[in-house]
Amino acid sequence: MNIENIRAIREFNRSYTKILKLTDKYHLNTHFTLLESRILLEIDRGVNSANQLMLLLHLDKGYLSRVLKKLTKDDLIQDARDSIDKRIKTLQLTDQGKKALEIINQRANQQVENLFANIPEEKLQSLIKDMQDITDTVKKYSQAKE
Amino acid sequence: MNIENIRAIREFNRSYTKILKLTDKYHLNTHFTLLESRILLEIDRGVNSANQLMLLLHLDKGYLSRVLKKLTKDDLIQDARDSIDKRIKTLQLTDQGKKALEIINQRANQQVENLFANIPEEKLQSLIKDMQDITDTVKKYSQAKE
DNA sequence: TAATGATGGTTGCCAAAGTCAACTATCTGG
DNA sequence: CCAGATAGTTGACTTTGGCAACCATCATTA
Repeated sequence: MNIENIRAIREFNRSYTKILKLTDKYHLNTHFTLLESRILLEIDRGVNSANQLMLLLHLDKGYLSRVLKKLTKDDLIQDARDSIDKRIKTLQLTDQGKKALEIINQRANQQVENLFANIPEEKLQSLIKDMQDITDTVKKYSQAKE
Repeated sequence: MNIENIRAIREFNRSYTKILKLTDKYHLNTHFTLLESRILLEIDRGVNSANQLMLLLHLDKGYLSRVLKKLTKDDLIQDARDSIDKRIKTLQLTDQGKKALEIINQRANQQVENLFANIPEEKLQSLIKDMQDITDTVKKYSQAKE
């Protein structure tokens, strides 16, 4: 692949990462880290055991165990033993965890608003179409295993 | 802004982040951390003082000072006092630093190749154009202070 | 059904990464 | 020259994350 193409893509990766502030420590001006946000989000989406989270987020299980312990202590999640397989801890958000996630989502929405809201409607639609095209095409052609 | 637009954009953010594997600790199979790689890259691009790096990468200056010290000890960068303002340390890559950066760049390029190389040339050109359009437009219209 | 091995999760121990505040040296504007 | 401001350093800490040993439970099979 032509070097200029690679350069352009890497430039996009860098700038878009910066735009989203993905490297900042606290996610979206909340007091949650990016990891904690992701965990709350994934539990809300139905991922409901530590082991699933481990695989999904590629985390060390010891570390994950501690992070979950902290979230439990902060009363954001609660766990119970799976009734069939007692090794498994099932996870769910507490009411407070749901509220926390709502805030995270609001902030994420706000971030998108701040970045995109001033763009003329027609242009915006075309950008969104481009975005879908990018991810669809990459997924379609990528050799990356997963 | 319409909720469906926000959803679509957030979906792009999430999936492109995943594509980049930013949630993984990617060292690109080198013995450098992501931060060290970024620092070498930025110095190579002309960022030539600790303070500039601090602002660009949003780092604590104490921490940055130590990372730079380590890179200096490893003979990847060297510093000198600015001749005009003696508070400022100017930074540059050593020959070894340049070699290290070359390896990092090769690996990063390879990562991009793995994701994009199979895409037909014409399609690829259009995606790259879209990428530029996305960042240019966001930068142009965004309210984000910086 | 007892033994064996696999699996989900916890813990202790450690190193690396990152934060914060106090400090030195230098510069800048009055 | 003095009073801030600025660039960078250092000490003392906390947090993040990795690794391996461990416990409890489950699944397989002789």
